[in-house]
Amino acid sequence: MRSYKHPAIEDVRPEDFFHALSDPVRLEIVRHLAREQEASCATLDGGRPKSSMSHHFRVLREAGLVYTKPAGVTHMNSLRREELERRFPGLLDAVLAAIG
Amino acid sequence: MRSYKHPAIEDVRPEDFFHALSDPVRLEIVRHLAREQEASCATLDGGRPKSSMSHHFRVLREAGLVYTKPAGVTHMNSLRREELERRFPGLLDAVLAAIG
DNA sequence: TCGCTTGTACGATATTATTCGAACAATAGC
DNA sequence: GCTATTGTTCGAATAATATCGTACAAGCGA
Repeated sequence: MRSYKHPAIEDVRPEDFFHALSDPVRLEIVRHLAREQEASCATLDGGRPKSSMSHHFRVLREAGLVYTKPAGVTHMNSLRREELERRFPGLLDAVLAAIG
Repeated sequence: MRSYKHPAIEDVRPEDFFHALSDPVRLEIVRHLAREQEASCATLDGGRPKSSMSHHFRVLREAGLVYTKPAGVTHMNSLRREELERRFPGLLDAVLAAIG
């Protein structure tokens, strides 16, 4: 599994950010990560196949929302809170409040 | 032209809101409406065909972002600022700041 | 009423997303 | 090295969106 290509936060376009949030499955992931700080991919599937989850995590990564780092055999995911706050001040907090 | 079906603000789902913001053309519209208070559809086409613009305005309307009222032969559009503030506190402001 | 303007509705096409199975890669532990 | 675990990647099918031409509806003014 190895390392991922996370975009530089400055390169994240607003439309990509919003697109990442336009799917209920991904909102669920973001909601979970907001509470739990970090989580592996497997703990977040709602019975969905691995390949589907992998897809959603990729979208979130490429939109700059989620940082994924290898941790042994699993992958730990977390929100890029500080960086997003720099890039879009107040936005992530408002999003998290909106999605509960 | 006549009246439109705007959703009740309580019925607007976050994913619909974000999906509406996931397109560059619609972001342009929102940006413009943030500055100008209100505008007709025609003043916002960037040379794009009317039917394309109509589609985008519809998406924005159905996501609860834009209110459209007939004004003679044209349609005046405006952001549903107060209502959105009630529904998603702080979100629209953060979005407008993010998209410049 | 006729003509002009603004935007919607419909329909077709093209592009993009989502979903998921199956095969593969990387790591940990034995 | 072998095996089990965790995700990724690929490919294909399906679904959802975007784009735009054409036809239509509604209001305004002469």
